[in-house]
Amino acid sequence: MAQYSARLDGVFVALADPTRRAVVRRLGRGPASVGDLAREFPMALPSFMKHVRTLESNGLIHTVKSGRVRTCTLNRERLALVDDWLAEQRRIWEERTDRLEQFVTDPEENRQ
Amino acid sequence: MAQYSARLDGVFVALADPTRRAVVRRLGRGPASVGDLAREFPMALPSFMKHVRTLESNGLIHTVKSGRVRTCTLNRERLALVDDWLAEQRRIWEERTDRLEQFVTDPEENRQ
DNA sequence: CCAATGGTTAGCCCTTGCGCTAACCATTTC
DNA sequence: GAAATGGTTAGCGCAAGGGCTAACCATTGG
Repeated sequence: MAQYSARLDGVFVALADPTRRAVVRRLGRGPASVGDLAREFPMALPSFMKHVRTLESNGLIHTVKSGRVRTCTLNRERLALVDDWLAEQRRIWEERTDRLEQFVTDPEENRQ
Repeated sequence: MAQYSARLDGVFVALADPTRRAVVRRLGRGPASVGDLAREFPMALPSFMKHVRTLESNGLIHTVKSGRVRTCTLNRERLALVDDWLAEQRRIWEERTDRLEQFVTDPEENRQ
């Protein structure tokens, strides 16, 4: 559970940057090398690498180096944590809606 | 579109902090005053207020002050932007899966 | 009308985040 | 084996983020 929220936190932090979201988006189409990815962004390579590292350390992507090129792959499972969070959120407010409906239907049971 | 991504960015930034996510969660059960909300978190009120302001300026919540108490309400629509983003992400990689399947089924059409 | 309550403003501290350059490997390629 | 290519390391600058205290309204309750 502490595990869960630490991970969730990492995921949200990682996604809070537009560059990183764009990378995730791009990797949705399939794996790519750091260089190929970097070319699409207006920043120096070391700066871009930091984003890659952030994504990796938060589990959103996975990278492997073979020879001199590092290839990045999306990790869809991690992204699913966001789905889960949203689902829970929805669950919470649906419960609330239910209570409200109950109240309208049968106010006696809700006194006090 | 620029509007969209600016908003999306704000939403993710707002959700990148555990305190703020907890507030969103809490407000899912219904509106609450700043004071009531703050009581649940181990920080001074002014610090907490900043989070409230961040949530508000990014459109995730809506607040109204009546008398001396400010009441916060969740804005579910804004949260739906995350849903949309995830949906698009899914769309992208399903397209990819389709292409891969196509390739396996009928490699001739995919040469070069 | 005085005190308590609920927020707000101002300003400070410290850490983190994101960008940069310069220099440096380590593989390929010719 | 020298040059080009693809990443990596180190270190710096600056702005923003998240926390704090102190002091200050403004409403409300006795």
